[in-house]
Amino acid sequence: MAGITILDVARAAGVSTSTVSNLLNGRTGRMLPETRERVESTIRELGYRPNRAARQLRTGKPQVIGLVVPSVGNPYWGALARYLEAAALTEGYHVLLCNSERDPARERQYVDELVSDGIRGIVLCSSLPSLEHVSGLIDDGLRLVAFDRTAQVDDPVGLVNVSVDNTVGAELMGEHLVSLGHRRIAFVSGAIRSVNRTERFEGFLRALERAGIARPDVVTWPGSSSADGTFGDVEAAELGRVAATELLSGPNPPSAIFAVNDMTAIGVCRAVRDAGMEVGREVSVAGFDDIVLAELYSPRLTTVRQPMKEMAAAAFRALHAPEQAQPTAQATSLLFRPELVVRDSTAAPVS
Amino acid sequence: MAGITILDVARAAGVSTSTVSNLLNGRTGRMLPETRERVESTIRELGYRPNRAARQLRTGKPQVIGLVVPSVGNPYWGALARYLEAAALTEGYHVLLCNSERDPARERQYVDELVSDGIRGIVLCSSLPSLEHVSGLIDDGLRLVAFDRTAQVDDPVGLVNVSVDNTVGAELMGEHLVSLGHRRIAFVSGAIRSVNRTERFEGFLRALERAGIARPDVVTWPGSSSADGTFGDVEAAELGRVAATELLSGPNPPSAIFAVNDMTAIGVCRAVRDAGMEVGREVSVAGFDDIVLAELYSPRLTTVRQPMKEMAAAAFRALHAPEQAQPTAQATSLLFRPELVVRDSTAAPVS
DNA sequence: CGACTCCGGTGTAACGATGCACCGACCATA
DNA sequence: TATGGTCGGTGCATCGTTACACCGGAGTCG
Repeated sequence: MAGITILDVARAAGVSTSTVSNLLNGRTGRMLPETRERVESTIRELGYRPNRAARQLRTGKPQVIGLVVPSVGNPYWGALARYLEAAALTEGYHVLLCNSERDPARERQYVDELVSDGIRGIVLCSSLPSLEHVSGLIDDGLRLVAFDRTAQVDDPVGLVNVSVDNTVGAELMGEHLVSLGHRRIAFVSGAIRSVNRTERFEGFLRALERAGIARPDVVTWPGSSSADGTFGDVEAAELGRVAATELLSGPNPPSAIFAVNDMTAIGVCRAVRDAGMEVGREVSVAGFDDIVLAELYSPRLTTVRQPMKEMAAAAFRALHAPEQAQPTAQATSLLFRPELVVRDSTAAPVS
Repeated sequence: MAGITILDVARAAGVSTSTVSNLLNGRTGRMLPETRERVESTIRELGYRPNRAARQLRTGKPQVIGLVVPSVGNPYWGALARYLEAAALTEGYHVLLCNSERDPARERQYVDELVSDGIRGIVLCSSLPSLEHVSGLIDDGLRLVAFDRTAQVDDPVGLVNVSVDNTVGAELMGEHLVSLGHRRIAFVSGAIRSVNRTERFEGFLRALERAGIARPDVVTWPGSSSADGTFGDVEAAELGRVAATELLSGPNPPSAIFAVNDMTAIGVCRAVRDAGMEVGREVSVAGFDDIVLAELYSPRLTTVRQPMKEMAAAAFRALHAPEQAQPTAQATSLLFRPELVVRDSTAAPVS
């Protein structure tokens, strides 16, 4: 089965394997149009499909890209995986899935493994702040896209970052809450170690400053980095719950809470309800990411949408684009415009 | 980079490539222990990793399994993908991800493509009731696991089905609702076309019959099979919402609603709330699957858990297990025991 | 007319790993 | 001393594709 080789095609079409190969690889200028058509129809009739292994062995470049995510069990990464695979498919590429479980060692091992399997393009969703350890691989020709991460000064040359503009997104949300009339707004996050958390926090602060509001409550939580077999999602939600409980029982509780992501926001919602209040009335809650859950949750969550489909497509393009003459000396950053999605979890404060 | 070949190892260790290859493939009995150790340490020192493409070209068997799911954007499939990848990793296998988007044509195309790429093991999460179209491939040696599906009479020989015991799970839930005191219980589902929906419905009915309760309300919905770019999840939730709205506004509304899966249950919850009632008080709502959302939702959803991790591991084992002498003439079915998870969305009916 | 240049191809040596078919040395047996 | 059997390896053809090197014939130019 599936045993039709390029030789079978060549024989059936009365040409050499070289000609078939040339056609397959777009070097079509070297043959008569009629020859070309004859070969093409032979390929179709025989149902020939090139053998990827042989092709890779020869060229060293498999038609596969790697995707390293913390866990596809998390709907955010699941969505990325889905759209990235769709984008890859349009060019005949496949996606190899790797779950790092947020373990830096595993993450590194996956990348090494993929590289030594000959894979030349990887989308890496790293939990590591620094990507220095891959700069050697990039120098050796690996195409590396860091997803959900913006460029840093010490980024390896050649690295492409794909991310939503966290600062703008958080600003949008800050403005939204302010425009509803909120004046005491808290920001809830796990430890602000990662780049995008920092950016979200800063964007948020900027919006408040512009509105002449004093520095808001900020609750961050150390957050255990345990990978205990859960997706980490439940953990994020729990963090939101604990933080919000503390805030609401404090002396001067906020009328709105902006969580660093949707999972945390969901935890916040639970705390609000546990405190006997209604989300979207007594307390407004906002998230970030717009994962599927956000629309399904009750109340439907006001959040900031990341254009996942476009971001995934861009990530693939960056991997697949033809080699460019030395790219900008600095690492590239592809920033996408976030979109405010107002649903039911935010409203004007009760006066 | 990564340019170390088996020849480099052989030269450095002072043996032939055959000996290295023998060692690599477990034919260790053919050499002196000291030779073996020398080669092993050389491999380690040089950081040699066998080239998968070359190995596959020679053996025809890549160290890769294929996973075809409707969409990894759906947390249920995301969880499967995660655990399957973890299981595969333990044996050095990688997972190639394919999203069929519930399109039968795409599903078929993916399988054909994987097969002609030489892949010998596929986990298929088909939306098709019949799997006849793959029986030819199975006869040709493809290992095929159908996930979330129980054996059918016309299944191709050699097919392995992995699924939770839907009947038992639904029975468990039926008993739970009855034991709480519910007497009018509705079952909400999309069109009961698929096998597991039928089984869930039957298990549910059985529990009610045993309790001497008359045939409950059943609401099914045709359900558009559109793949409009959503994950289908939102659609499932919407279905639950519409169905529950109708039930609750009817003449003799149920005190409990059992939805065919968690997504639908979430839609039901929304309808209940929209009707001005509280889930877990006026109306009990139950789901099936225990996706991450179930625990995060508000109220936390009572549901039936599928032991995903074990099921994924079993699926991989079925693909990877050594060829057995002609397996049972009939297709195999691996049924897993579901577990009732009682949370906050179900309670005794208000009297 | 001889030297060039295109055109439309073809021949073939790799790519790296595998595993069957060998092979020489040594030992036991008859 | 001939025969045969292990042991501990090695030699090499092979998998399907690619792309560089080459080639014969026709046309062009001076």
